[in-house]
Amino acid sequence: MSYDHKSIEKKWQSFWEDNKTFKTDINSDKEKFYVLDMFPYPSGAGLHVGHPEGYTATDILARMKRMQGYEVLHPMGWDAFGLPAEQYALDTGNNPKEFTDKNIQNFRRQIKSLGFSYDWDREVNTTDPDYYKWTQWIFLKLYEKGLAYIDEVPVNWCPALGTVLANEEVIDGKSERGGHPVIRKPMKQWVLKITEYADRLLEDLEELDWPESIKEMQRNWIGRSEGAEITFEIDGTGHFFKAFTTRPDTLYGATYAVLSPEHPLIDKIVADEQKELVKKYQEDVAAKSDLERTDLNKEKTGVFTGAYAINPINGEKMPVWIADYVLMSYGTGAIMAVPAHDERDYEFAKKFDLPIKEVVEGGNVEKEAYTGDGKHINSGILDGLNKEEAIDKAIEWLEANGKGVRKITYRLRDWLFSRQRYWGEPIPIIHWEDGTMEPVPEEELPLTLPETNEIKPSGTGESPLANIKEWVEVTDPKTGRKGRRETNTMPQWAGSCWYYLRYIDPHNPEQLADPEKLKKWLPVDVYIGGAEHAVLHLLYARFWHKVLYDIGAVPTKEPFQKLFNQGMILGENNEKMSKSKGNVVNPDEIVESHGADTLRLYEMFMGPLEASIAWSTEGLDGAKRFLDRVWRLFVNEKGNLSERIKDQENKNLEKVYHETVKKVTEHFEGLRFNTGISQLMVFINESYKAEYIPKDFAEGFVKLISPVTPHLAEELWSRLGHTESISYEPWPTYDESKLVEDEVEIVIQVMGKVRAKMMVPKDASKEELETMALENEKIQEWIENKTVRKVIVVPGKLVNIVAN
RNA sequence: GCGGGUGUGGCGGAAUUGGCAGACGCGCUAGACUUAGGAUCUAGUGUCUUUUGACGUGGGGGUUCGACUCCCUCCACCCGCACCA
Repeated sequence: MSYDHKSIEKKWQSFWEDNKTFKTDINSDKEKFYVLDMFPYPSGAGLHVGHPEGYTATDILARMKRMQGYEVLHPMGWDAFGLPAEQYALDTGNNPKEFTDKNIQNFRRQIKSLGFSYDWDREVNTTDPDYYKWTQWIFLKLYEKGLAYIDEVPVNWCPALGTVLANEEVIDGKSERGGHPVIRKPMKQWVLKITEYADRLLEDLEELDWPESIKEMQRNWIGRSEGAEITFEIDGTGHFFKAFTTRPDTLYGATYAVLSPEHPLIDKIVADEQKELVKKYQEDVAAKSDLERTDLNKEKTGVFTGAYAINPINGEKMPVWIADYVLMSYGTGAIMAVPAHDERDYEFAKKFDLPIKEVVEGGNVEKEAYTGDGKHINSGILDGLNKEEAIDKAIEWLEANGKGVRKITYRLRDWLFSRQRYWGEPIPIIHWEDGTMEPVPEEELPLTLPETNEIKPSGTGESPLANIKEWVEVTDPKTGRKGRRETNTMPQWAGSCWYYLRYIDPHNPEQLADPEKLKKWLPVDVYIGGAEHAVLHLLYARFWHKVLYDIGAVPTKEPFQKLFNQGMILGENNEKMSKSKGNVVNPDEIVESHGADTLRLYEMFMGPLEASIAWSTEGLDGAKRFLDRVWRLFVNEKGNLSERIKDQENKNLEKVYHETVKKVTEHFEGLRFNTGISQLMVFINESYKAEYIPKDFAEGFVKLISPVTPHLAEELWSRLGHTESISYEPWPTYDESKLVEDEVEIVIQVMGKVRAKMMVPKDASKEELETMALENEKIQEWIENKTVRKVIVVPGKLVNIVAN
């Protein structure tokens, strides 16, 4: 007989909801534990089986920690701004809010059907004005600190649609919707100065308990490099440009210079006879997409400008070229080229027949660039030095002679923060007719999105908000001067940058959150989510957190102490689940057919949490079968508590029980749910072999499995005669002394191969073990006619006899 | 190309500081119960071999009494970045 998951799961979900079982007492005296999920974007497609994987993992921790006496904060909410709702609105003329709310309802229903122990009174929604009031407030703080500024940045402009498109809406240079041409057009954009925090974002990674791979990705993304910025004069013009290099030691080997095709200096220095060529090249490059400029472009291209730069250290003339292998967006958009010691410059020099001058010994510059260390030659004051010394000396010389400075450059760029969209947080800024701009006063926040059924492209590249005159046009009540509201909205990242703070104090009308509460509850103890957010979300959230730390709004330097990335659940064919491949598993159907507990158990048992593993219907059936097996052990055919459970000790189960408590506790703690669950299975297998099960052990087992399969556990707990929820029952403890038996089996090896086993007292000495092993009958056969050279004894484990 | 990671039965995966490789589950085989079984229970299940035994953790080499585990080298796959000066 199998248990009826449908009625049981429904029953306990109502019980938890009615009793507010999982309400967090934010002022509790208990020790806190904050376990957080990456909150979802509530898409129209509904929940995916990938969602419950991370959610189950955090739920297990939350439930176990509650039973271990912690006050647990385990919240859920919605990252609900975003492109799909805007597109839906453009298509149907409906307000995206309705669409979003409907999706949220569906997500909430699905999540609740899985039995997660969220405190639903703390639900946050990034599109709620009471929430985005504080997103806007944080923006104003960034603005006040000079960390938000306006810059001209090229965007994907689609003239036919009259709108700006996100990168993912552009396919092969055409708009995804309609296939219209898309061009790059510079527009005024808000940008956040994340680069100012680059060093701290880098350094503080050290103290975080995050996967090394994610830290490494963030380090690479920030891309700090040390070197020098060198000033070059253009011969005979009085113009200068600066070039960043990590190898100032190779300055004597710089034989030409390259400017990015977008470099502003080009027009001023280009020689008349080269003007046409240069212009043509610039136009060609501008027409190329980013992809063409990087991925597909293996062959180096470039054009000589006709101008010469002076190498400051030896006064030699270096031809100035322009080439698209130099990017305007990195460093200064200009380089000194040292073909002998840089692969890119080498390739370029070979192609255009530019001189290659060796200044570091150790390679063969006839064949390839040498980037390694070595003794400097042909380098005047640097001769004889190795790389590191030469770098220092070169910088000293540059600084002393006013030709350059020590400099650190980052790959990280400032964060483009504007979106030309309706469905996002309005940026609370007013542009006045006199050309000045001012923030919306704090007391006027939230600056709400105007309700409208007319979400249409503005046609100018501004967001659809530009169409709504009553909203956009403002008059200063004091002075009567007129102005326009900022029509750009914030990107989806904004709301997710700080939601973990709002959960701590979700209804506070006065503050983002009460500092006292933040002090108790930060940082997040465990944060689990997909690796797709390894860089952007996690870096942006860390940036905002640090800014908030600097203004005293939060008490910690970092938001997320421990981070874990769950893997992906693949389709049964081992491919990523997708509608087009038809391999998507819908959690609703599984909850219906197998139950939420089975789904939770299966997803945790599939393999390590971080691994990407294919879905298996047979594996799912196996999980259900195990739960049936548990049920039958506890409940008899008539539906009563089984006779096998007795109020009586059973020595035979003692060891396995204590072992199970230990292993399950440790493995769950370490997020190794698959191995924890396997131990629960071992216990059930042993219990089936036993004549009867002591009630203590039965209850302990139900507690141990309860974080994974809470509905089943609550039901068994009540059938064991309890009237309270199992959720706050004390977590089982184990007795170390019960783990070791008086007699242990040890292995006897001859030449490292297992030849016999024997039972010995657990505290047998080395000498005793050696004697016993040598006397063993089987061993005697093996060492017959051989000389025993050495005997290695590991007490409690093995004896290895070396004989030949 | 650079950086990070992973390679263990038919499959998903276990294995503490170097100490019985393959826990647990799936699948499969045989049997029991049954009108029936895709339910349940019992036994078996790395490969080769008649037994004894030999071999076996991507390939090759090394350190060690002993290596999935440590070192060298090669291969394959996955993820991230990708002309970052």
